Amino acid sequence: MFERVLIAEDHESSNISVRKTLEDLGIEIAHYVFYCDDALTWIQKARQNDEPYDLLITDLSFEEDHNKQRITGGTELIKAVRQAQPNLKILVFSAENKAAVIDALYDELGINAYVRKARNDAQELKLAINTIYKSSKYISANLRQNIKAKNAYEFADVDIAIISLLSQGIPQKNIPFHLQEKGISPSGLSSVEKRLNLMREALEFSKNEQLVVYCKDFGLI
Amino acid sequence: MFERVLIAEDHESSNISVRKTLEDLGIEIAHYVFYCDDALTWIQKARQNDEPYDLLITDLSFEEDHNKQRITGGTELIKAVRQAQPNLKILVFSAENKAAVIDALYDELGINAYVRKARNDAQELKLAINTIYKSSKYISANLRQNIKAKNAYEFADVDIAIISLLSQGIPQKNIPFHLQEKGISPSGLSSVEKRLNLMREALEFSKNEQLVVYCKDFGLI
DNA sequence: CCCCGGGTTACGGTTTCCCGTAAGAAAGAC
DNA sequence: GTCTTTCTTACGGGAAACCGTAACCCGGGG
Repeated sequence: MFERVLIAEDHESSNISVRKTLEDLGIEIAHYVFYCDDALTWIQKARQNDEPYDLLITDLSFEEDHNKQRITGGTELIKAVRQAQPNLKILVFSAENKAAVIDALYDELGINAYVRKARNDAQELKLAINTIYKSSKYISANLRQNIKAKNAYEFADVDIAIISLLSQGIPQKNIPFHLQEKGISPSGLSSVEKRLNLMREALEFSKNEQLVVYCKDFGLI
Repeated sequence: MFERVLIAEDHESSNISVRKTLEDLGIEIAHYVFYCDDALTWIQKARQNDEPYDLLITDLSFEEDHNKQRITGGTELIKAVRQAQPNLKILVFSAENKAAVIDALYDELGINAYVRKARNDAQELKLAINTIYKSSKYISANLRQNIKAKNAYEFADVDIAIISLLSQGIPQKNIPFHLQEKGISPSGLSSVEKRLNLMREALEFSKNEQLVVYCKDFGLI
C-alpha cells in the first residue's frame, strides 16, 4: 500500500474525512495542507530528503483568502507537481461533475484517479486508492454514464469562443473582430452565424440565451 | 449542550466529518441518515417515543439515485420538519454560496444557522452549534459581506420570470402571453422591453445573454 | 367633478440578428 | 496544371429586438 500520502484540500471537513479514510486503509504517513503552495513545497522538500510521497490527493477548487497563493487551484497544482515529481500518483477528489473538466484531467494532465464528492465518496475513495496502487488508472463507474450524456454536440474551440464573447456582451456583429484578435478561425460574420445556427439546431434550441446557460451548466464557459 | 442530534447528509465524507465534529463537542447521541425521507421518519419516530431530537444538521442538495425519495432536497426537508416538530433547531451545512438562497433560508424557513462548506468549516460548525444552543440564531461572519454584494439590482418577480422565459428559448415577443398565463403583471411587450432595459442598465450589461448568465450564477433562475 | 402622476401599453423608426443563396478561397485528387 | 470538394465569406431580404415617444388607464387630492 501507499506509504507516504499528501492531502491538499482547503475544506477542513473534507480534509478530516480523507484523513480518516486513509487511517482506515492503514496508511500511516498522511500529511495534509490547506493551500496549494504548501502542497508543492512539501512535495519538493520530501523529494530532497529522499522520502518522496507516493500519492497526492487533491481537490480542484481552492478558495481565495487573505493568504495569497501563487498556485490558485488544483489544476495548476497538478501541472506543477507533474514537473516536480513526474512519477507521483495523483488522485483528484472534488465535487466537480462536468464531463469536459474531468475528461481534461485524465487526458491532458494524466491524473490516475478521479473521485467525485458524492453519495458514497468515502467508500469510493478507498476503492480508487486500492486500484491505483496496483494499476495506474481508476475510472469511476458513476462517471461513465455522465460522460456519454455530453455527446449531444461536440463544441469546437471557435464555438466556445463565440458563446463566451456573447456572454460577455459583445454584439454578434463585432465577434469577427474579436476572433481575429485571438487568431481563431473561421472569423467571418457569416461563419459566426452559421456556427450559432448549427449549435442551436443540434441542441434543439431557438435562442442564443439557451446556448449560454447550457454552456454555463457544463462548465464550457 | 444538545443531547440528540440528527445529521442528514448524502455525501459520505461530509457525513463522517460532521459526526467527528459532534464527537469532539461531546455530543453522544448523533444519528445520521443519507436520505431526506429517512430524516423525517426518524424525527417523527423520535417524537413518538418521547425522545425528540433537539438539533437537525442538514445539507441542501441531495443527489438522486435509484432510491427514489418523496422529499428531494434540504429545503423541502426543512419545510416538512417545521411542520412535524416546530421547536427543532435547524443548522444547514452546505456548499451553497448564493446570497438569494441563503437569505431565503433564514427569512422564509427560519433556520437557526447556516454554515458554508469552506475553508474552516469544521471549526465554524462547532462555533455555530455552540451559539445556537444558547441563543436562537447564528449568522456567519463570512456571509455578511457576500450578502451585500447582491445589492447591485433588486430583481422583481416579473424580472426573474422574464429572464427565465428567455433562457428557455421563448422569443421576447411571445413573453407577454406567457406572463399573462402565469398571472404576472405587467405583461405588455413594452413593459418587458422596459424591464430588460432597466436590468441591463443597472448591471451595466449590453446584451440579454449577460443577464441570463448573471442570474444563473446567483441562483435566481 | 377635474386634474395630476405613476405605471402600463401601443406605436413607429432604427439597429441588430437570422437565414438562404451565391461567390470566393483553400486543400486535395487526378 | 485543372477540376472537384469543402470550408469560408459576402450579400440581401425579412424577422426580431431595441428605444424613444406618446397615448392610455387608474388611484388620490384638490
